[in-house]
Amino acid sequence: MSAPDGAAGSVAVDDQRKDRPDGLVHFGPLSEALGFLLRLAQLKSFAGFFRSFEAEDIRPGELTVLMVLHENPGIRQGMLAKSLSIKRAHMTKMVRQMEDEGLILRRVPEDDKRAMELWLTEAGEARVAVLAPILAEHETGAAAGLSLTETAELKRLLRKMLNIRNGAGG
Amino acid sequence: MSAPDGAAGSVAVDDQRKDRPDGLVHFGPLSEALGFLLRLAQLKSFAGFFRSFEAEDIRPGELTVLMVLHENPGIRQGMLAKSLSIKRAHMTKMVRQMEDEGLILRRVPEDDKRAMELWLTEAGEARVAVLAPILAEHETGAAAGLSLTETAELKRLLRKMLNIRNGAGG
DNA sequence: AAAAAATTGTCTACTGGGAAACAATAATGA
DNA sequence: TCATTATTGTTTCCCAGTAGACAATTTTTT
Repeated sequence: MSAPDGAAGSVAVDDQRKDRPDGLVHFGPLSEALGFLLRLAQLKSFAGFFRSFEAEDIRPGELTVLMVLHENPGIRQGMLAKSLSIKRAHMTKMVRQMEDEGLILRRVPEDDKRAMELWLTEAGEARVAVLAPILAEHETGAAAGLSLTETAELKRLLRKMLNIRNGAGG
Repeated sequence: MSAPDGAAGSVAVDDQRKDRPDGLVHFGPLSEALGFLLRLAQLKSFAGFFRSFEAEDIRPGELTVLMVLHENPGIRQGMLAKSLSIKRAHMTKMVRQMEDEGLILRRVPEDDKRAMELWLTEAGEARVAVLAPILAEHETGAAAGLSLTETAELKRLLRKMLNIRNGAGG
């Protein structure tokens, strides 16, 4: 457990390099680190996302905003940001661009002139109508490397961890 | 299941706003979307990371590089990048900065003059010796909202999904 | 041997996203 | 009422991370 000196280190190293013939990397304690695993899993999952939505030119963030607005019309911009863990500064950019694209409508509520209520336009709803089935199809399958049961369990644990109810009607 | 028209939508909307008294947002189908759940979980997990490592001024990416170099001395820069799903261009910046900080050593191997082998310096090993116990301590607990058993199961599923062996020696 | 193709790290742009300061408004307290 | 404090969205500036082109090498093919 002492800090290795150069000589002893290099010996062990050579042995280990022989054990690493091709692409095999030892993660050590990282393989127990939840954040590390979540980050890699997210990247892998996003790769699958882009595969499924290849034809639609959409990003994960935009899809989530569209879906949440569909489910919560008139939601305040700040609450939308908070619920998606997107910073308000960034949310401003996103929703403004989507407003320019004609997907959402922003309105200052009368009871609070600081705030901004968000609504889907008809074009936005139409976009959701196109995207939602693709998402549903994308999510029916199992995650790569897992069985369907395991995938469901994984999602359940993540929801519990995030305190999210399963609102996907059967 | 048909696309909602404007009028019917706005009625439902008003009802729904009453049902959303404070901070409660309906995620709908998103609550079944693995990528969405993974992203939120990762953000939550990283928040915990920064809490645990508050005193150490380190980022998740730097920690992973240090740990992987500790476990795989002499690994090629490109393989390190690939194993961590970090793009080579970005990995160049990271390792160069860490080289400047005296944490790692980069060397062109004789059998391939394009490549770059990475090693921890003694300072780098010392840094690992400080960080590893903090990481271990950080990972002993359960994820917020989950039991210890559930946390273990979550990690197991993520590792399986990522095809990673558990290399954390008990 | 020579040529073509693939790999490796690096560079230069560019984008997504965050921190911090700000103005406008609302809520709170004296 | 008036002053103070908190909230909401926005702006500006910055940094992590990516895409794509590139030079240097290695590997493969002819």
